[in-house]
Amino acid sequence: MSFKQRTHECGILRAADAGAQITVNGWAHRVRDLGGLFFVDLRDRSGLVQLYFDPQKFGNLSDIKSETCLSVCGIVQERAEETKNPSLATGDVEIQVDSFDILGTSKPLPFPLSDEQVMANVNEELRIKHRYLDLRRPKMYNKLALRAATIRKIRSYLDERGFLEVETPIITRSTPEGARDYLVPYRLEPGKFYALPQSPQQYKQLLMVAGIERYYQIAKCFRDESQRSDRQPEFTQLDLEMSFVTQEDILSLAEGLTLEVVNELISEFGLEKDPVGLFERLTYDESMRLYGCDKPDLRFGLQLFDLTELAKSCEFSVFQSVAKSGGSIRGVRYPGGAKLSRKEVGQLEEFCKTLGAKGMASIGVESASDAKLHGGVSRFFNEQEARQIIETSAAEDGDLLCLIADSYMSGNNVLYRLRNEIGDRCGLRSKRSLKFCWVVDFPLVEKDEETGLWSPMHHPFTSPKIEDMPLLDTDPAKVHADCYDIVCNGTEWASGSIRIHRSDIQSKIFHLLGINEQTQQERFGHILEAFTYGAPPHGGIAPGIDRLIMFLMDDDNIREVIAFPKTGNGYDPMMDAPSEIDLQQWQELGLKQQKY
RNA sequence: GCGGGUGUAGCUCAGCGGUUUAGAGCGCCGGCCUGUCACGCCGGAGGCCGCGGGUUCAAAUCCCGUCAUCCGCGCCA
Repeated sequence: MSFKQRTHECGILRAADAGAQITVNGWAHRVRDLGGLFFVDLRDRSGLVQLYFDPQKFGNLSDIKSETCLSVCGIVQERAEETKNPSLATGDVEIQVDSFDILGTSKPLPFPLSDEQVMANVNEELRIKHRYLDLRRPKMYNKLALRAATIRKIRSYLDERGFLEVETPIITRSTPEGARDYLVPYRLEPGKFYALPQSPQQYKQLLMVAGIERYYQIAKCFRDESQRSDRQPEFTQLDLEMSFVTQEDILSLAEGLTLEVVNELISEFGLEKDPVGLFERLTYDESMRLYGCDKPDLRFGLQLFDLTELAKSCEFSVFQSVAKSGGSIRGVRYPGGAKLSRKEVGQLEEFCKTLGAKGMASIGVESASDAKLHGGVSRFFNEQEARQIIETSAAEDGDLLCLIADSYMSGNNVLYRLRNEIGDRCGLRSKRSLKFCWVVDFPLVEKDEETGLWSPMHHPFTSPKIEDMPLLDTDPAKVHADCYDIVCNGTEWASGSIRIHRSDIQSKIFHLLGINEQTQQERFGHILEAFTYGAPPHGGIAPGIDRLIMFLMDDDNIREVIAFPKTGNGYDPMMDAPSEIDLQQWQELGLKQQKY
């Protein structure tokens, strides 16, 4: 089928184009039939322009409906002053149509894609099922365009610095230590399976052994785990790795990349964001102490405070017993919270209890300078203690101090969410602001409560800090790692580490993690052997591409920034995947159908 | 695996202390309309009220189960 190709894009036409004989291609965004007048807003990816059809010339135009695909020839005309539309970029002109071809007719749509107000509430599964229509919306196109620009800028930044983009396999082997693997049956030997990579971790380390020195990849990763609004079974990371570097080299590269890419995107796309500044840097221990978590939202202060010492001798028996038995009494300040009603404070305590707190004690601050407290547990504290509490918490008049008594880690888990909740309530989590920070010096391992075994905080290839190596045998919990995260606005964005590049140390860590010699050889023999051939020191980091687009577009749902996402159960309603396979496929793969 | 929300017309929703014909807006179909741009006006079609079971004279409405979807927890080296 032949058709007239466009001479112009719809969205660029202006009064200066008046008189031009042009051809445009696109979709009928809206149709307005006034009887003696017939208007169509024609849309392509550049924008909208109004078409004017003279019905006397064309007769019946009822074949043109919403989303009919058209090729239109006509003349650009400046509109009469009173008919200009200032709310449309091309509103000073319209195309007087000479001829048109219908390139594709359209059935009535499953949802009104020209009505953004309704689209904001349309059943998401339906949008995913008809994603090829959903993506016609300028809003969705813009997300894909921003995503493409992001990746383009990342490539350019890294290419300029000598990085080599290398593709690593999508079908590879299962490494059951991490998340659940997606498995692919191997046809030639029934019973054997490939797995899809959870990350290109081992490949990129082997590329360092291979002398690539600077590698990156826009890498698809696959994890068969339960979903969240910010997690999909397949997602995209900027995966990068460098040889002959220290932690500082990686930090400065990743920070420089983020600053340049994000700030350029903010200005080029006109995003309503303040420019991103240099990253704050916190150690893991500091972050836990000040914010109760390893992913602090630094858009606001309200650092946690600690009353454990004071509590040991106070009259409030709950605090005293927790403090004396090794627990912590810590709290967060709620600015202006003293005016909350008893009921509202009760709701706040309920919130804490749903997070696992046994309770939440509160103190209203009437006057910080006079050490006047009121309400809650304030009656248990004498004036000297009151002064101490106010000083420690940096309380101001009208604050509510929210206190949690629990073990340090359990308390943290409540306090950091409570702090974020208070930040929300006080309007401190500004959408304009992107606060990136480094969290560094993570512990190497943590104890798995269920199995009692040591498990890696990051992954088993992470290098312990050299100065902590002696502690590996005596007190593994105290060993810190050359491991670092980038956090943005309270969400983990990137994670990386300096890797182990010596097979003796790698083997020692595997032993610590309870992986015996035989299993090491079976699962990791390739990497242990590779390290015996002159492996260079190396390290890297992997920021999430999807999440970066979420930050930039203010989406709190990862599906919104992915072209063809899956629903919460990993189902793709558009392709109807996963699907049954036919009998021949079962047989070829040597699989037996099992009914559970 | 667990907890909570939702499921009614193509879409967004109302109805849900039980009742006779289940509504609205948008969309769709038909008619009218020469400056609209969320065009307007008139008329019309369209519903296994997610699915299965139960209680009841009577169920969209109450109960049980189930499925899908959303949010969260566990999980996510």
